[in-house]
Amino acid sequence: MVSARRQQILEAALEVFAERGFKGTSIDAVAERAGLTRQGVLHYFPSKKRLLLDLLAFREELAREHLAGRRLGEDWAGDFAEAVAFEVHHPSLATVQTVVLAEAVTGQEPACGYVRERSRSLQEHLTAHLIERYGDRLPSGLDPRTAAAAVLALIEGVHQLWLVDQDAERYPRIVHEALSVLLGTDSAPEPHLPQPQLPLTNG
Amino acid sequence: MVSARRQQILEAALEVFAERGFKGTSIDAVAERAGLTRQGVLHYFPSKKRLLLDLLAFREELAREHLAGRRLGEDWAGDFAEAVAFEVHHPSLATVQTVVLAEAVTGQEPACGYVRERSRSLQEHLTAHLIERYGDRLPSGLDPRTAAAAVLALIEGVHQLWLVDQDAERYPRIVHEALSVLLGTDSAPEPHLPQPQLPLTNG
DNA sequence: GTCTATACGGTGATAGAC
DNA sequence: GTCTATCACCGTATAGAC
Repeated sequence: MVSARRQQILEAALEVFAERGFKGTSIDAVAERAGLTRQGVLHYFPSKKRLLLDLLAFREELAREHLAGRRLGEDWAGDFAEAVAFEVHHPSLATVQTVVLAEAVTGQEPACGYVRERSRSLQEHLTAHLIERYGDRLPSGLDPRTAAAAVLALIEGVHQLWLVDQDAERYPRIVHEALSVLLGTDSAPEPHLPQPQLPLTNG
Repeated sequence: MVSARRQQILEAALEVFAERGFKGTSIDAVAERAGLTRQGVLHYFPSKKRLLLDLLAFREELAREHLAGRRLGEDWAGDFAEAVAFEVHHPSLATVQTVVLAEAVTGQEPACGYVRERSRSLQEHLTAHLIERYGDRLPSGLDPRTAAAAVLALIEGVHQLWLVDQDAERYPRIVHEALSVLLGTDSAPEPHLPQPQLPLTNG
């Protein structure tokens, strides 16, 4: 499905889009980084717009692959923390997402449709999963729809905080702890246990 | 401090930057919307970069003015919900923030320094205030530094969610409820009042 | 001081010709 | 593929009107 050439171009595009945004990127720049000509890129991706959309799909696929071994939904806080940890080690993925989002809020194609649909879809699915798991009220007291929005907002915001933070490595843990509280799955918030079961590398 | 002319230019710049980003905006476009020439704009703001930085300061000042009547820190969740409610009714403010942030994560000036410093400063101040108020452990069980990062991430993420959401009006309430849980100041997850005390004009 | 009008040098992206 | 024409923009003048 994804030829080596295609993937090579997608990886080059990922870097260039992350560095210079969509508007700021020329197909020539992607071609140069991938080691071929503009015509070569256009052979695989008929337009810059299509290249970006395929790149976003590629990005989601990478993230999904990384979570493939987990049993999603048993430990939401852990799932999202793991996803964030993955992105922390692949800054281009988060950067391109942020860049596309910014172009979406200005109403520009092609990002606009993608971001709106993705946001709506994620909220809807997460809400449904939370209802299935907890009913109409989470252990934290939040209703599932509110919690889903808050969780996604936290994840999106974390993307941007760690991108400009010296110490990006602490964000997976932040996500894990904050989501545990938000959902109410916090097993031990009490001062009696100094050693939580999380892989805290230190404080 | 801010002449009428300056403010007029800033408001025009706010709209144009929000619509087209920093790179995509020409001084001519700002000048045209403000009703003068490029030279007129450059008379007040010696460069495009400076125009953006002053615009960001202007944006913060607007937000601060809007919260001037509150006794900040007594009710953090309410404070932030109010701030979000304000921005929901001024989409250009949130949009320009998002756009600038995206340009910052690609390492581009002038946004980069501003965003990094603002993020660091906000986290530091909020952490200090939380420690002063709650000590080294919030009622939710989170430590103040983690909570501060989570709160700011939630706020940043909410900016972007509501910008692409049909129903932006629900986000102030989401922020209020989610922050109450995150901080542990959740007094009563009451199902009885769908009408918070915020000045939501409604939709 | 607050602008307008005009113009110049420099840049970076784009498009066409060779 | 390189070279060149073109374009849009930034920033910096200058001169002058109110």
